Amino acid sequence: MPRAATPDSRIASRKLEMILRHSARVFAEKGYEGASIRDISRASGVSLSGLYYYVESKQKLLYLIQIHTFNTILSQLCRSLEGVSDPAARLRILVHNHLEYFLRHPMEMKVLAREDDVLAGEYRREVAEIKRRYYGTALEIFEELRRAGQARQLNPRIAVLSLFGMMNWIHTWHRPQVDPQAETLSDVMSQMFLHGVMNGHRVDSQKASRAARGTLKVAARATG
Amino acid sequence: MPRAATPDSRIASRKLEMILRHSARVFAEKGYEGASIRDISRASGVSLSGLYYYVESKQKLLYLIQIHTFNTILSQLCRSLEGVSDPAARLRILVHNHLEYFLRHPMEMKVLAREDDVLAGEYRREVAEIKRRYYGTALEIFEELRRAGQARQLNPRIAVLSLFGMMNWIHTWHRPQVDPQAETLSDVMSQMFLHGVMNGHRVDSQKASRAARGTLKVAARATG
DNA sequence: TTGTGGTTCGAACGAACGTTCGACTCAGGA
DNA sequence: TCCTGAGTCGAACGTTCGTTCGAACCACAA
Repeated sequence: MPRAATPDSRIASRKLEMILRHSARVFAEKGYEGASIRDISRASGVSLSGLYYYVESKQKLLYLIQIHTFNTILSQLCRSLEGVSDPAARLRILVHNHLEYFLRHPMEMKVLAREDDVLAGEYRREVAEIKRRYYGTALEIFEELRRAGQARQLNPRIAVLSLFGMMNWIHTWHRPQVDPQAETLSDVMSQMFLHGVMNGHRVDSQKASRAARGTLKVAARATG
Repeated sequence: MPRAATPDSRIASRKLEMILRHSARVFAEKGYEGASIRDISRASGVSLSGLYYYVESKQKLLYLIQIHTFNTILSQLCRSLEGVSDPAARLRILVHNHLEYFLRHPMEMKVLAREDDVLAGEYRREVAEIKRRYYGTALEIFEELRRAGQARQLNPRIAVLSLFGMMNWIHTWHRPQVDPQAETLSDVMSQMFLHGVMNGHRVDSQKASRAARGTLKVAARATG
């Protein structure tokens, strides 16, 4: 057996990575329940029983995809937020980070958005935990916005979950050939949200935009 | 055979309605592919083969649920919009109508939101068609908003689909015991959207809110 | 009483499901 | 040369899937 891909260890095997990529595509196309292990076998070119050498069950396949995707997004976000204190800029970074990953890995994101309550037991708990951390980060940024006087006195839970709704719904309609890319999309959604939650106050769009983009460039340089 | 429930005829049989209700619940709980006809049989108390007396296939079950739900929402919306000309008020009506139905029929809405690309062939085409009409209505309202100078010059497609994202994502997080009801929720989301898309202009919230609520009351009286 | 037609269901169909098992290959160390 | 163990797979396991079929049931007209 290759080293097991436990949540806190890197995915060791190149072949496992390849299997996960193909699995994500198949899950995205047919849904978790609609996809069969045989579909994944066909798509990845690995035999039916060969798959079980790398992953112990269909559920674990989904779990690995979800955990790996969330971990990547969350750690990228934390890196991009470092050193940025302006709340509006931090929000823009969150939105940009989310949509950037979203559009670069549409299959994984579709699986994340749709297969929300398929997992059971320990798998479910672990994915829920990291998702909760991601949500918590967004909630903090909203609270900062409010303390800075750039947000109305409205239910933070609703505001933040509405923002996630805007972003996560994209997988149902975005066509790369027709619709704007992550840059434009995150600009529009950030502005909609910031204007949407502000109270008469004028959000300094340009300043926040400049700050966010500057930091994103730094982050991009840092990660290659 | 009972009268077939073709798209333009009312659902004739009480028992068919009952089967559709239970089916929606089972589909919502386990997903379309994850749910078996046997699950629906157990939930509805109708024998396995008994179900096929009323509905010719599992796909048609999903189709009937989706068509019926969309038809209801869309016709309710058209009725509520009659006689209201203020764009902001019309938008509030759309949001309120959507969320009101959403929270009153959480199972059906979850099925609508999740099982978007399961259907095939003619079923798929018909559901896509009515969905397109619903989307078109929202798009028109947004264009009215813009002509009235209450919306910035931004991509209407993105704006409207973001609004649907906010609304449709609710099924993943709303807990009736904890979260606000349709009234509050639609107020918050309407305001977020209106402030989000407006351009410096101040949306006359009170006026629009009053207008929308007044019309909704009239519509409520009309439908009982 | 004998049909008749709408309604119901137990039992089965073949296909597909997730998973397992044992055999095979093959590079590398003894 | 033989042995070992990671990697691979064909063939099968038992179960569940969507769907069908024919027999029953029942209220009512003839």
